[in-house]
Amino acid sequence: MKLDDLKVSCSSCSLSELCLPRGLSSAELNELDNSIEHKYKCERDAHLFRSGDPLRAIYAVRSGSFKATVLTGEGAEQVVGFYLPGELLGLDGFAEQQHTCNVIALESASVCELPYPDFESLCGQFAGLRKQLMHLVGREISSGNRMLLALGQLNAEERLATFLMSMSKRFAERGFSPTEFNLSMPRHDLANYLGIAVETISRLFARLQKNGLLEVNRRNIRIVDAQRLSQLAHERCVPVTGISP
Amino acid sequence: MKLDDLKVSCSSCSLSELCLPRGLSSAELNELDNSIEHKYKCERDAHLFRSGDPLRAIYAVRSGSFKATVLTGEGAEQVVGFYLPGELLGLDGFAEQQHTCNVIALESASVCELPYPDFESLCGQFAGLRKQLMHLVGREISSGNRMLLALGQLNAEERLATFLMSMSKRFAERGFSPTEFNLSMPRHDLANYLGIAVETISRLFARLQKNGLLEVNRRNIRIVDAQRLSQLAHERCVPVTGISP
DNA sequence: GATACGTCTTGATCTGGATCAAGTTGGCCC
DNA sequence: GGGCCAACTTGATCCAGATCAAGACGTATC
Repeated sequence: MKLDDLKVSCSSCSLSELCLPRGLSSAELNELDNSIEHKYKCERDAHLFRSGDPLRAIYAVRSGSFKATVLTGEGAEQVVGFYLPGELLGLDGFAEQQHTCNVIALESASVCELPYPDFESLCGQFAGLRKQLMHLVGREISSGNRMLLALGQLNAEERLATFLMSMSKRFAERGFSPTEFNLSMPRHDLANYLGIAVETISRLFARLQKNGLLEVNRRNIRIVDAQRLSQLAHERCVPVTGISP
Repeated sequence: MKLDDLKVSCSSCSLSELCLPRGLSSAELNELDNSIEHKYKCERDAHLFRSGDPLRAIYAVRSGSFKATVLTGEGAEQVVGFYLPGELLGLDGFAEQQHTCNVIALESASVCELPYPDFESLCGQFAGLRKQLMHLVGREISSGNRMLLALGQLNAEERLATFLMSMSKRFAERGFSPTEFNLSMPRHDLANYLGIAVETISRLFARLQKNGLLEVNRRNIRIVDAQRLSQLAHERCVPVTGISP
């Protein structure tokens, strides 16, 4: 992870409608801009922070993508979320002022950094910021619950369909095609996240392709029959947005 | 659910060190007390709120216990958390100003109600309250992640051991015995929460008892060998606190 | 104290997906 | 181009825990 002393600006950021600045007045936005001083760049596999690190700042993904993981006592890894541009990282650290998960770049990525003390004082001053924070925090909690639902109630195929529909929606929100996209994570991380073996993921992709729901080429996914895919995912009630730190 | 017009007071509440009032100045505490107007009582199986209900208030468990559930499109239920006195309910509603899970009393229970508008304005005024809120929110997120870890990485026996150690800790924090307690949820809910069949739960209890780790009599649990139980649970890194709405 | 119903336990069988074991494929370096 | 390695796929086998099927226990009702 290396420091880029680039000045970043929320006011002119294309992600502002997804991120912390949403709904802020221009006065609030200016203050926020003053506090966000740096942009960090992470290479693939670099840690943004680790479980146990003190909570120094919260981060917003600016480009690229990240995974969040938790480790068992034996060192086995569980992926607990994937993060796309505009999503917030570090909220887990609010509990004890230190992080409880590891956040790792899946590809070259960059984040905006908002030092925690600044963040705390801005929250005291601006109701709009508090509101948007609460919105994002609530999403984090709700999305964790949807993931528990998926792991507890859905079979392997339904989980994968749910995941793909959720990615589709998130890409669409960011202005990308909802029907064709590249996954930034290897099968290994995807399988781990969904609680499924890598081999099973591979077989499921093959089956969904054979049945005409998808076209899969390595990490490139094209959704051919969104209708049937969303049926598989039990849409309308169980969209896993995949947020979660 | 019926309304008791009982005046409640955080200042004199024995749970204040676990709950929202923790760390507040006496001025802050007074303001908080002014806003918490009612105590709701819930009978067993009554809903405190349902998924889709507007976020009217947040709640603190005062007595008894609750489960939080999420439903699939088909109406299958997933239990996503159990709540004991001093724990906060309703945080999931921050995302869209409406609840995303159902909260149901497991036994006769009561909650303190803090209307959301009051809550929002108090957060603007008092840094101490914001801090404690963030603490509780962070716990919710972290505990959700620990649950994902348990579901993804642990086998049935390890999950049950993890759950029991976590309950033991939570009872201890509330001044009850960490080695003997009564579970307030039926096997059905416990099994669902842990992603295990009821029959398997029953067999696991029998096995843990045979091996001298536990004594189990229906919902009464006595931990006989906490050492070995915590080994099973891979303690030190994976304590599921079980919070989560 | 008999009847009944919900909750829990125990036993027998079955299966979705894990695991084990080879292959492919693609990208990268020299 | 060829060699190498990581990422992925495909096939064969296995097993933890689900499911199916009775029973046992507890509590409530009359």
